[in-house]
Amino acid sequence: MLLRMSSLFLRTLRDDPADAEVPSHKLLVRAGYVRRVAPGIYSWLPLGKAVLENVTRVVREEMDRMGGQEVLFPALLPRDYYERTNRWTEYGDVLFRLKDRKGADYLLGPTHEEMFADMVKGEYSSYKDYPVILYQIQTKYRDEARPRAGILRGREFVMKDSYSFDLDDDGLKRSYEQHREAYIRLFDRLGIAYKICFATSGAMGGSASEEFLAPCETGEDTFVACHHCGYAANAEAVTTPAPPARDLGGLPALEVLDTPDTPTIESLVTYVNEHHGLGATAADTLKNVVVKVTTPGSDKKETLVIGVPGDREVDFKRLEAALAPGEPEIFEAADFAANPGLVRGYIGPQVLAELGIRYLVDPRVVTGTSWITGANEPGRHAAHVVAGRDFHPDGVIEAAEVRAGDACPRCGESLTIDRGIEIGHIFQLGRKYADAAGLDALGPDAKPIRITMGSYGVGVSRAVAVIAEQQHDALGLVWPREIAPADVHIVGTGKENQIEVALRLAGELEQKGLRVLVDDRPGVSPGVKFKDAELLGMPTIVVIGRGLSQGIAELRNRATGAKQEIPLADAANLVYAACRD
RNA sequence: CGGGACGUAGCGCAGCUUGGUAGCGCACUUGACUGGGGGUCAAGGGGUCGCAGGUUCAAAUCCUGUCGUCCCGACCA
Repeated sequence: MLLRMSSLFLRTLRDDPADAEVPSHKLLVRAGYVRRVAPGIYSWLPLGKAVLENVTRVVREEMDRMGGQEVLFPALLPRDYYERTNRWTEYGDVLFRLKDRKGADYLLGPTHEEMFADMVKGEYSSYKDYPVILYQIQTKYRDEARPRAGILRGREFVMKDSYSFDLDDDGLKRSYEQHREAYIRLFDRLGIAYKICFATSGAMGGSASEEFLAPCETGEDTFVACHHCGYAANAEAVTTPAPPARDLGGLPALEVLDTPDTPTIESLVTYVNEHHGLGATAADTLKNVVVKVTTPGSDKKETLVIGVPGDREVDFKRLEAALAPGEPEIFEAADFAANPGLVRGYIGPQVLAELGIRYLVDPRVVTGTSWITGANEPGRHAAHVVAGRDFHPDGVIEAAEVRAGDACPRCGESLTIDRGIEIGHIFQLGRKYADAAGLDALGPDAKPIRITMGSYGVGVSRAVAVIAEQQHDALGLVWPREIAPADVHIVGTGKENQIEVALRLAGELEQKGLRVLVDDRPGVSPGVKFKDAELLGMPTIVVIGRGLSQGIAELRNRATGAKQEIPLADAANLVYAACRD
C-alpha cells in the first residue's frame, strides 16, 4: 500500500479546534483523521478510516480465533423487538426513535441483545446445536444527554458486541472465560494499557461482570486497584471489608446532648468537642441520608435511610448501583414535611424501626460500634449510640464514597484510585433475554432447556480515541504499528531530486509488503513536512533530505524520537528491518 | 434538566462597551525568493456577522424572541 501526500485527501490544522477539550479529540481533528458533523457524530477521513479499520480487523481476528461467528444486524430496527423486553420504554430518551411513512415506530439500535436471542431462536432448536457464539461489528446509536470528548463518547459509534448461548451455567462460565482471554489478546495487540475491573452489571441485569478500563486522566469511570494483590474494581463495585463485630458489654449508655445549630457533620464535631469534651472526629459520627427509591414497574416510592460514617459522603453512583434496579432520588424539603418523624439534620437510626423505615448501613457499621448521631429532635444529638443495642440495621449497603488508601477487600493493603475509560465489558447475562424470547433447546430427554446468555462488548471507535489518548506527545499522535495508517512515513524534503528518491524508496518498501505514506508534496518546506509527520504519528519516519548527496537517509522512531543515519543504498532493507522489530 | 460560556470566511479569533466602508492569523490561488523545523515578500479569491422580529436615517454592534454549540453538574457504554 502506498499513499502519496500530494494527492491524499488530507488537510492538517495548525490550531486546536475550539470545541475540543481532550487530547484525542484535538489531535484526531488537527491531524485530519475525523471531522465533526453534529454533536457526538463524526466523519472519518481516509487516514482515520484506515485506523478504524485496523482496529476493527484486530477485533475481528481475535473474535474469529476464539470461535465466534460474525453476523450483521440492521441498525434500523422495528419497535416490537424492544417492546418484548420492555426496553422501548426503559431506554427512555437515549433511544433514537423514528417513524416510517406508515407511521410505524422504528429505532436506531443502541444494542442488539433482542436481535441475537431472536436469531438463535429462529435457527436452533436442539441441545446438539449449542454452545454457539455470535458477534457483530455494527454502528450503534444512543442519544446521549451530553455527548462529549469527541470520539470517546459519541451518539453514533462502532461497537463489537458478541453473545454466547449455552445450555448451562458451566458452559456460560467457559464462554465468559474465552471472551476474557480473547479480550486480553485483543487489547494487548491494540497497544492499549488497561485494567480488568470487577463491575456491576447495571441495567442489563445478570451476575458476574468485568470491565476493561483504560487508565486515562480524561476517563469517566473511577476504579480502584491494589498494587499488592492485583485486585481492581470499578468504584461502583468495590466492596468494603467489615471489621469484626465487638462485644456489647461495658459500653457507656446512650446519652442525648444539646447541640444547637449543628445540622452538618462539621458543625456537630466542633460543637461536641467544645461543649461536651468528646474529642470526636467526623469518623466517629454516623451520617444518615434519606432517599426515596422507585422500583421499576411500580410507582410506589419507598423511603429509605442510609447510614455512613460521617467523614464520608454518599456516592450517588455507588448508591444507584447498590439499589439497582431500584432508582434512588434525593429526599427533598416537601418529603421531610410529609414525614415529621424525620428531623432534617438530626436524624438518628434509633427511631427508624418504629417509623417502619428501612435502614441500611455502611459495612463499617458493625455490631458493637458506637456513634454520635442525631437524636431525632431539632438541635439535639445522641452519643454512645451502639449498633446492635440502640439500633438494628436492616442490612448493609455499599454507598459510601471510596477513597485512595481504603483497605483492599481481598488483602487489606491500601487501594489506589484512578480514572479510566471503559473499552470492554464482559458479563454473564443469564436468562433475561432468553426468557423474553422464549429461547429453549430441546434436551436429550425431549424436555426444553432454557438457554443462558453472555454479553460482551468492545468499543471499537472508542478504542481509536483511547489509543490516541494514551499514546501521544506534545508533537502529535504516536500510533502502535498494527493500528497506524502506514508503517512508515517517508519525507522527501523537496529540493533537487529528493522527492524522486523518496518515491523510489517508497516503491521498494511497498514491494516488501510495508504500508507506506510518502510526503511528495512539491514546494512545501521541510519544517512543515516534519511537523505533519509528527502530528500524523506513523511509527517510523524516514527523511530523504540534505544527506542525499552523501548517500545518507535518516531513520526516525516516532515514539522514542531516536534518529539514525543510514546508507541510502541499503535503506530499503534497513527500514524494513526497523519496521519489523 | 440545572449552572456557565459562545455563535463574525474552511479553521482559530478580534470588532460590539460608545451604531456609520466587516477585519486579523492559518488555510487557499498566482508569482518571486527560500529550502532541516509550521520561512519571506508581493498580488488575490472567499462573509446574506446563527435565525426572526423590533428601535433607528443607518444595526455584527442596541432591545426582544428563538435556534444551535461547547464546558461543568445530573444522567449514561
